[in-house]
Amino acid sequence: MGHHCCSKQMVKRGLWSPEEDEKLVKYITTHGHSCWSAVPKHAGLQRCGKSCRLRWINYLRPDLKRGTFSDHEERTIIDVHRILGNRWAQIAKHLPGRTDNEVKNFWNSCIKKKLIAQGLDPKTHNLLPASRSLLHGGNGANPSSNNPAQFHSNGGAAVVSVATTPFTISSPTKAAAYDTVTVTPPPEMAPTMYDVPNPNGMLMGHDQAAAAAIPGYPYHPDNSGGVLMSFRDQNAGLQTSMDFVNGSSSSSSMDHAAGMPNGNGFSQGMGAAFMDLTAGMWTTAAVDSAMCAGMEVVQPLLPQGLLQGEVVVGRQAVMNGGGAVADKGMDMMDVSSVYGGAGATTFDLELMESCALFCGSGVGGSTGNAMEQLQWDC
DNA sequence: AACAGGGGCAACCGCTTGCCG
DNA sequence: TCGGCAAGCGGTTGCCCCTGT
Repeated sequence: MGHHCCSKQMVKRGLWSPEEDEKLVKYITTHGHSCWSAVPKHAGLQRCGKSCRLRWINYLRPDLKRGTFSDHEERTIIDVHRILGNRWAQIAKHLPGRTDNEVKNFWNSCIKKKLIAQGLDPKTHNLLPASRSLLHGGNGANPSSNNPAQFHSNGGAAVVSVATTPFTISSPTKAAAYDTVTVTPPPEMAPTMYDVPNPNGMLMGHDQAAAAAIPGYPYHPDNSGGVLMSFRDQNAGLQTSMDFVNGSSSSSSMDHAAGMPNGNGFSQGMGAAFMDLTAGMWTTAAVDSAMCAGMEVVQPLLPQGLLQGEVVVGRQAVMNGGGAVADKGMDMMDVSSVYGGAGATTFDLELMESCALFCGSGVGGSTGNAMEQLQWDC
């Protein structure tokens, strides 16, 4: 059955011959492809326009990289897939020279198997039931010890790491309603640990004096006791800090992502959403759910005293302060591996912005499903 | 050397989306 | 507003090649 665009034509199917490739390349480079349905006719090919388009996009385009995927590309795919799911075209946009088809094939033939071998569900990036039972088989006192959930993509090999990531954004791709766990923060989660220098490139601060003492920390003089959060993009050598009290951000890679409504990259709406969200996360104060519609924050206490916050965008607007993370089938994005550090990927701030923008829209009274919007906007 | 099985990848199929008259 | 068309996109198929027996 041919395509509707060429159903009346006798078209060839199957693999392309070098002669056909040559004809197509010659025509496209000379005339372009303003109308694919007209291309085969003008190029002298017995193919349908759709087939020509596919051949050009997936194989003949001069800007294609081809060849095996690098470790860096693999990490990028895993990171972005964790957020977007099987949206291959979107993922491919983060990999210059790669096509969605190529990414999809690489995922299905390689990455998926690696994740499964590591005990992770390739769809959700969560632990597979078998691994989960192993993980939770003990007393569960130390959530990060030998825990595959702390997997950081690193050259395609699983790294069971000590949790150095202070901040994780989680996105339940197609999660149904899930429970939330509200636990009173333990006394040890005092402001003394609010300043978290992260060797992986991310820093969150609360106490400005301590934050200012950290070399290179983007101390904000107006950040009076508020939460200041810094992203370092070591690939681009850029840095962005966000002052959640003032709902602003400063400098760097935020600015050169397209479509941002203000010069600082983050919109005011987003800043407000994050401000309250983060304030709730750090202070465990009650937060008006309408401010962060569909967002949930949980924060496990990491062994070395770091505080890991998880922003979970889900159906219900619940702010949780403290306690262990309950695995409810959520996808998790390790921001540190995204925004900097040895495992940094090209997955840039644009993704987070687009996610965060929605959070801002929630502030404005959006009634849409937060998670859906998060995903779709990405 | 021959064969079977599996993996990888190019191409196809069909649904969705966007544009235009 | 609606319908037609083209392009975009993700899932699936099928061929080719490699490897193990």
